[in-house]
Amino acid sequence: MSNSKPTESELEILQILWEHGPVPVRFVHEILATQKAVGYTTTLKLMQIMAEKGLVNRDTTNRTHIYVAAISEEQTQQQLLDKFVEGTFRGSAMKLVMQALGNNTASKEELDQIKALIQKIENEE
Amino acid sequence: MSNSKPTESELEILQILWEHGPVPVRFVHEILATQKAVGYTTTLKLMQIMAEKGLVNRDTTNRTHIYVAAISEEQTQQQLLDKFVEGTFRGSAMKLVMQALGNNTASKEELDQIKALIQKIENEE
DNA sequence: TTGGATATACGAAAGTCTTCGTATATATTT
DNA sequence: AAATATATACGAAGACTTTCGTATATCCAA
Repeated sequence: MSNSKPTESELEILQILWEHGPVPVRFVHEILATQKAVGYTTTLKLMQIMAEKGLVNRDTTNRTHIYVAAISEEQTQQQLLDKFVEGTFRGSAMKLVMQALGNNTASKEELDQIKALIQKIENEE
Repeated sequence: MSNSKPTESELEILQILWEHGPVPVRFVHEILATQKAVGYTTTLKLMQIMAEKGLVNRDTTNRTHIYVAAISEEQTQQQLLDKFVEGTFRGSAMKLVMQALGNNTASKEELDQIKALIQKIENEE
């Protein structure tokens, strides 16, 4: 389990790796390039650094290296969420939830999901 | 309204300013120093930079300058929240809510609050 | 009134992140 | 086989953040 927190750019790359599984640098870069102007070697360098940090693994058997995320999306989200709640909402996850709920259009299905989750939490006590 | 996003260190200082209103650098520093090892001039410099950026305002009438946050806590939280949801949860605020709810001990009162909020949202449609 | 404590200003070093040019090796195409 | 395309490696510049030492001014107490 990696402990290092991904930077913003690294997170963008992780998102792509999480969604598309093991892929070459070129693949990641082409998606990234649709989101922002960036050179190929920039993407490459970032991914090399991520490999050093242990954020990704790579298969260097062939000339074209294949990269895959080394940390799970859920684990990373939870880790970043904890830090974010601490830093921005002074540790109050509920304050965050209230703000997120209040300022975003939630569909009926999503609200039902949340109600169900609350139900479940209440029953567990 | 300031547009620049506070860095992590700047956010720590803003937290203190939000909680304690207009205070001198020394005051901020002493709270900060309980949280991490940091020199006085470091805190001072940061707050000076924040003044330049427009994140804080200061009264320089007297020798001891008095600082106050120039951006509201709510506005900043919302701004950071939006960015965070986008970057970490690919724009799905509901996914974030679910994860925050699922992994933190919420009191009965807090859950009631959330239920009330959901109720309110449902009635508005 | 003089020495010590405390204030801001300033500059610059150190760390991190991001970016990309260039070198070199390997594959592919003509 | 030669020219072209494409891959990784490497180094380093530029931007931003964080840190603190030093200079200078002001206040306060003995």
